[in-house]
Amino acid sequence: MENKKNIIEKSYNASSTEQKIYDFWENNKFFKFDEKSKKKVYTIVMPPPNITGALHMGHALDLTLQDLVARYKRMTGYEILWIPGTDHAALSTEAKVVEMLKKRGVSKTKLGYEKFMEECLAWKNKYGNKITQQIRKLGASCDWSLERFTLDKGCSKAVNEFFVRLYNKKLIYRGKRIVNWCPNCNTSISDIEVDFKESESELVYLKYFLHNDAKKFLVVATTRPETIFGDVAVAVNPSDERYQNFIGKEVIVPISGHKIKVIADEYVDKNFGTGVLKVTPAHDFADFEIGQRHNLENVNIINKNGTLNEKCGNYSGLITSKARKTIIDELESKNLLVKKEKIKNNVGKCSRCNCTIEPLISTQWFLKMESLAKPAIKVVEDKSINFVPERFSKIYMHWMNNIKDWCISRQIWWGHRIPAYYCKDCEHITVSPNKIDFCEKCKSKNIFQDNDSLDTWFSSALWPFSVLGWPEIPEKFLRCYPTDLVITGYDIIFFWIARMIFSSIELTGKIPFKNVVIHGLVRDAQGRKMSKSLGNGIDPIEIIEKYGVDALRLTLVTGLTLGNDTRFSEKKIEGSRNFINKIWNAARFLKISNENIISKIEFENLSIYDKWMLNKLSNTIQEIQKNMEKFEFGMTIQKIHSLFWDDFCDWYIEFSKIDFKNNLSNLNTCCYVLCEILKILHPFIPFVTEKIWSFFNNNALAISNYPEFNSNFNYEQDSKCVENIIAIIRAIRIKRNEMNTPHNKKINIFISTKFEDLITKNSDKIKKIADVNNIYINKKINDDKILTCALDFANIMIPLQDLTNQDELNLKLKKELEDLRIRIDKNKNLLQNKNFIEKAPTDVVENIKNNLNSDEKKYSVLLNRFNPEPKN
RNA sequence: GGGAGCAUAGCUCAGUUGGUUAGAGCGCUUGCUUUACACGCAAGAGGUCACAGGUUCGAAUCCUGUUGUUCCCACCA
Repeated sequence: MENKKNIIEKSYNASSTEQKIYDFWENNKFFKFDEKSKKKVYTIVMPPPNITGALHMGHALDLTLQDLVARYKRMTGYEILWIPGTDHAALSTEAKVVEMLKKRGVSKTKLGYEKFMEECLAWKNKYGNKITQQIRKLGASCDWSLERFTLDKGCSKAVNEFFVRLYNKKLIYRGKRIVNWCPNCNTSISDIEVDFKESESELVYLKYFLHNDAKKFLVVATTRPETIFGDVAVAVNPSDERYQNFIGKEVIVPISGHKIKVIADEYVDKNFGTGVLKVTPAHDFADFEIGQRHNLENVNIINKNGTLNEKCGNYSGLITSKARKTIIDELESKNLLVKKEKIKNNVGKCSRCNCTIEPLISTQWFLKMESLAKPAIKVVEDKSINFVPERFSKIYMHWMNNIKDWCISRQIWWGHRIPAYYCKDCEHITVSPNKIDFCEKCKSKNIFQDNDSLDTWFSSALWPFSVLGWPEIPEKFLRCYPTDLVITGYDIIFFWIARMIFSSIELTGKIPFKNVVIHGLVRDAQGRKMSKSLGNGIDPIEIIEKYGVDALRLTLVTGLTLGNDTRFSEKKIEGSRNFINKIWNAARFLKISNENIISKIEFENLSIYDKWMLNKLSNTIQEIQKNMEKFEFGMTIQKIHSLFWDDFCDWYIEFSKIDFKNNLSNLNTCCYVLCEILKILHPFIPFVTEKIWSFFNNNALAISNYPEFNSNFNYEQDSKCVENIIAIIRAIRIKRNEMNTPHNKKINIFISTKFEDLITKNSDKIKKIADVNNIYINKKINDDKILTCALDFANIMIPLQDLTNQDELNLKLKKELEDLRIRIDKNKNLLQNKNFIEKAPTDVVENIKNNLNSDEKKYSVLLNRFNPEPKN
């Protein structure tokens, strides 16, 4: 016995096993994409994680789901192309590197462009490696020989090509426009990188005196009085009767003293404040548009570091928030302030650093969206691209329909440098995919490249096809594009999914992927977002070290519904650990029962229990394959859980135990079923299933094929017999429990039934599992104190001398009878309803009839409880 | 202001096209160390499926409204 125990250790040690198994897979090229393979290809786009930090729970979920599909598809006969990679994360990485340099006492500008880029590259090598190791730890079955980076040569080539083509089509343009400026990051950012947060602001009412009429003034309400130096007009609604006389006249801006016109514009809301709006086109998006409509000048008064500039007199050099306070004081002292009131409004914050955004005029590169959006809308509308869950297509559509031009240039170094070259002699701009040293127009060599770089999402947008070699069109691209699947969180639909779609259509003429599977965020036990500031983040790597990655994966998928947020907690992972432990122990039990066990079915030797199990197995496989095809992972795991735990362990193994030792055929069938279960679990928990698999397959790793529905296992008749046996055992157990009969007290039972043969043949199982001493079938019972349990095919009677406690019994019986009565009446009514009989499907009606029948039988049996003569 | 989701057992959530007696995990109660597993086994308590209408033979499921709640988009100075 001691020796046998050593065959499989008493419990599974994940941490010592997982690394070895992954190495084995990788070394044996299990995940390698075979270009020559004749199989159908299934391509998954891996969202490249940022190199800025470590993988978090969101990545763990994301990669788990992808790997699940990859492994499932691989097992069902596809050639999988799943290319891993990392993202250079332009702004985030640059900020981290700047911070790191700062600690060393070095500044970015002092270091210079070349050296700084080297520092960034060193960062990438260090943290990028860490991340790819972590992706391996999660078990991702991607092809590492194809690993990419968004800033590598191929991606850069794609980016330049993209830029040049769209520039030539005039879809990329350079312009002086109002943009979101982050004074802290010192760069422009795009609209979706601004988060609006509600905050309490002060709305101040200022007097703008009429020029040439010192008695009259307009009152303007503003939350940003410090921008008055940039005022170029005052606007009222054209239909506002209060201000008709002012339109066209000039007013004097307080403190600044410059004169501006009163204009009329529909945009102005008569009901807000005083209905008079100061127009500052250089520092407000709405004002900018008013300015465009009225041909107003843009007066920039804020520096890029967030201070007021030289146009602001005494206030120049002050940071805007400070200037605001000071200027209110001055206005108050000069009696130019009418009143102040507190209001709640939304203030734009930089999504990366949370600093208040200063809208300001700046020369930037933009991508014109209108013509790109149209086909991108169409492909989702006509379902060429399929969102799962479907509702996210609405969100996508709404965004695409209201899209504005995308500001793509960033005033940072780490990223794809904009491939535009300015001629100092003729001012011509040459845009070229390759580095050039003379102006294409005047041939002057006096040129310089644009210092800015591109938004990090500009390269991510090309990821699905740039990793396939685009702009070249290699065989791989032709075969694998469009890809089949991308899985990601709903938080990056706009940043990434949307941009991949329009970029791909524009450049390749194809959609980038057929399916977009959207998952939610992983939250903590209380449902809060995991965040650094809250300190509630759970490191997936720590969890893996403690419980193993299989337990982590299983926890993330259990109960998952796509598109919804999930919660992660230590408690939940314990459930997964228990499940894995249970599988381990079931396998161990089979193996120590007989070392020669193999996965094999001897059809001629199958018992009804074997057939029942095989039937269940086959039905479940059929169901879960449908679930897997629809990406219903939570549902799949729930069904496998129930098959394994309830059917296989609690019933099938228990039935089998009785003659395990001398029935290898039965044991082998157990092994077969377990191995099939291992296969369907493998995509979810690849490591432990692989390990257990090896015990039954000559220590060889590699679960390779997915089981299929097997019509040979369609044993409905025999299954029904086993269901009946189970029903008898359950009934006995219930009564035993009701009477508080301890496990070691064996009882005698009497059964009256027409299935005498079945029960006789299987009495050993019933006796063993229900702790029964003797079973008397269709025998007269000479005791009037009897506990009766009525099934639709048998009445079970237990002499009360075997049990204890009588009073409770009557109460329970009464309740049981009442419940039965209610059901019987309900079903009787239903069957009398003509409409129901006519309109309901026949099988539903049949079921109701059967139920009514057996309920009525049960009812009469229970009523005659103390008159329990067998009535056959 | 516009849009979307959610509301089911004490907690976290499933419930796939409407169809028998609405499920799971955790927690709780009772009894068990019975030839894998106490990370286990057996049994049990606990739900007017948010509310009000409607469609239907039949509604947790479909429709309308109400309330509560979460999120996304817009950004009224």
